[in-house]
This record gives sequence, C-alpha cells and structure tokens, in this order.
Amino acid sequence: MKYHKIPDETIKRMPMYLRAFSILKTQNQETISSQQLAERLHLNPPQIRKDLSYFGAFGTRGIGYPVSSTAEQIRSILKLDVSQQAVLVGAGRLGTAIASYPGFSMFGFDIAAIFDNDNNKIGKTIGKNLVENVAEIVTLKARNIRLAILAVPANAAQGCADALIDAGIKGILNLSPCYLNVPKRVKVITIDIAMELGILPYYI
Amino acid sequence: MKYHKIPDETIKRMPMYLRAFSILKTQNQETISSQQLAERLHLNPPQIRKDLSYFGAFGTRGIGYPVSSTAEQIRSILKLDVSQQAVLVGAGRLGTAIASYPGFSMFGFDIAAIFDNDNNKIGKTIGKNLVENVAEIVTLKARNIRLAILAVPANAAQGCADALIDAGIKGILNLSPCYLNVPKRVKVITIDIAMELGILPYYI
DNA sequence: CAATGTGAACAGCTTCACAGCC
DNA sequence: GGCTGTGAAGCTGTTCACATTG
Repeated sequence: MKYHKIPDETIKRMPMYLRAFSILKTQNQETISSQQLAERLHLNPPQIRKDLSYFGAFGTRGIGYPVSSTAEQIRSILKLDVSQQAVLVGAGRLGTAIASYPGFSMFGFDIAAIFDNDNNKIGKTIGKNLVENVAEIVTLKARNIRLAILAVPANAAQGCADALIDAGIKGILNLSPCYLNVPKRVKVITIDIAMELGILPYYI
Repeated sequence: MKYHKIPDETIKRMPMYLRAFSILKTQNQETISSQQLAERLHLNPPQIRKDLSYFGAFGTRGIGYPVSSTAEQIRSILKLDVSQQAVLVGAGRLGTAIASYPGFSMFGFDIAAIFDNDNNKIGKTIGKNLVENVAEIVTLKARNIRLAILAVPANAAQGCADALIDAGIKGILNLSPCYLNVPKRVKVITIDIAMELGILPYYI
C-alpha cells in the first residue's frame, strides 16, 4: 500500500483486533478471514482488511489472516511487544479496583508503582506494590516509566498530571471527569464514566 | 435550522456541554460565547455553535449563550431533566467504586439497586443500597429502571446482560472487556480500560 | 476458487465564511 | 461591533467493487 496517513479510528480499533487474535490463539485457531472476524467484532469485513493493510499485507489470499503472527504484528505496531510499565496515581476505591484489574496483562501492561496523598494509604500494599507518597512522584524519572493512570478526584487531577509530566510521563489515562492541560507531546485519554452514561437516556 | 440528522458525535459531546454549563452556573456566570466555551473544552467555536443549533437557537447574537437556560435545554434534550434510576450489577471492587462515584449526580443519575452473585456480598449495604441476589434481577421489571451498569467479570457479562434485557433494561454501560450481543432496541456502551490504555504506547 | 489488498466512490463530520440579528 | 446560526466547502473515515494472488 502506498503511503497513507493512518486514521486515528484505525488505531483505536487495533487493540480490539489484538484482543480478538489473542483469544483465537488460545483457542488454537490458526487462521481467520476478515468475514469471520467481522462477525465476532460486529464490523464490516472491508473495514478490517483496510485497517490491517495500513500496516502491511498480513493475510494470505484465499485463506485469511494467520492468527499467531498477525497478533504479534499488531502487538509490535502498538508497541505492546515489550512489557509496558505504568504508574497508578490514586489508591482510592477506583484506583484499587484498577490495580487488581486482570485485563491489563493481555496487553503487556504492568502496574509498577502506586501513589496516593493519604497517609492512611501510604505504606500499605496493593497487589505487589507499596503505596508511595504522591510527593515522591518525581522519583519516577529514574524508573523509566512512561505511562500513568490517573484515578484521583477531579480537583486533584491537574496537579497530579503536572507532577507526572515533570517526572517524564508521556501518556496519561485520565479517569477524572475533567479536562487536563498538558503539553502537546503528552497524550491524554480521558474516560469519564458519568459522561458516557449521560448519552444513554437520549437513545432509549 | 432545517431538518438534519443529528450526528452521533454531536450527541457524545452534549454531556460535555452540560457539565461545562453546570459548572459555569455554579460560578454565577450568566452567559458564555462559543469562543470562550471552545477554549475551556478545547474545541472549535463553530463546532459548538453547530452542535447546539441542531437542537434549536439557544444563543443570543452579539452576546452568547445564556448559561442557566442552555443547561436546562441540554438536560432536557438528553432526558436528564428527570432523575434517571440505574441498576448496578457487580459489587466487586469496580462496582463498589462506581457505587460511590460522586460524578453521577450532576447528570441526575441515581444508583437505585445493586446485584451480585456472591453470597458474601448479598445482604450487605453499599451506600444506600442493599446488595441483592443476581437471581432476582427479574424483579427490576416492576421497578421501572431502564439503565444498567455492568461491572462483572467478562465471562459473566453476557449472561447478566441477557437477564437485564429480560427485566426491561433499555441501556447498558458495559465495563467488561467483551462484546455484548443484544437486540437492536437496546443501546450498549462499552468502556474497556485496558483497550483504551492499549493505544497510548503507539503515540508516545 | 476463496479471500486479500486497494483505488475510487460515498457518507458523515468538521470547518469555514458570512448573512442575520441583538 | 460582536456573536450566533447555517449553507457550502473541505476533510476524514467507511464502504464498495474488483483486480490480484495463493
């Protein structure tokens, strides 16, 4: 395929494909056609073919996509072929839930540090991590962690984001219901549960 | 404005506008221009004007949008002008975090029931709700609840979704990392935290 | 023959430019 | 003068149709 800018929407679908291919692999299915995959994911077959073709020709005509190697290709495209360490800020109920979320491992994510500002939580253990004082976020610099998950109250979110960016964090998954002001080089994804729920009544 | 199909993307932004207008109201600001609002939300002014104009002419030329009445208009468009009762299924760590999430009230959501399948949790109180047995989901029929938040493990999600739909639920916010098969009349929104995180390394 | 890969047509959303109004 | 409301232009992403290949 000649040069094309890869649509953001395509990138957003890639983890979906990775999950699907990973599951197929555990089921020992060796190949899958765009048709079959589309049925599973409720997408259109040409969509899947076009998405994958942006990154190369992974499939075999007449056969479909080889499950195992395509999974590896996507993993490598998304840079998930190396274990990605992430820091969690906020050890409240939501933070604790996330720390124990089993779904991260499929994508190679590893919660490598946890911070909070509450003295009752600092020093406690969550999973394999000791909760550290949020004032020590700057020590992340030396630990080569680039991703952060922000699970703090909205009024603390911007301050934590600033500290994280100061400590070399390059990507933030923000779970607070607020907009974060960050330099352009930092990528932020905000998930606002109440806002997502907010559109449901309109549709029903 | 003549008839136009309202873009889904516009609907998705409406709760964002509602939140912004609600906050402005607490700050006693009486009007706001699309320019000012765009700066806050990091959008383009014409985007905001077009979005709002799909639903009517709320603004005043030369002045901007009246904060209070526009907030009410959006609330009414999104059907959030009446308190929306929702049921939470899953009283694990994530479910508990969600039950105590303070952000729902701004949109008029009220967690009116909680279900789980774990005998250790059934009968306990979370917030103002007693945790009920998931086998009793069918009793929702009589309670006039139309929205559900699904915070159960992926392998239980489809079963719970089926039971919820059976009990008259019309919209589901699915927090499990899986696709739900539902009739077309039911609206599902899936939030998959690991998948959202999965795109970050690509961008950094 | 079955299924991919892809240019081209199409659809949907965003941005622009400006007319209209306060 | 300032700002909304909106048709039209522009752009991005999706779908189609089919040539291509194992």
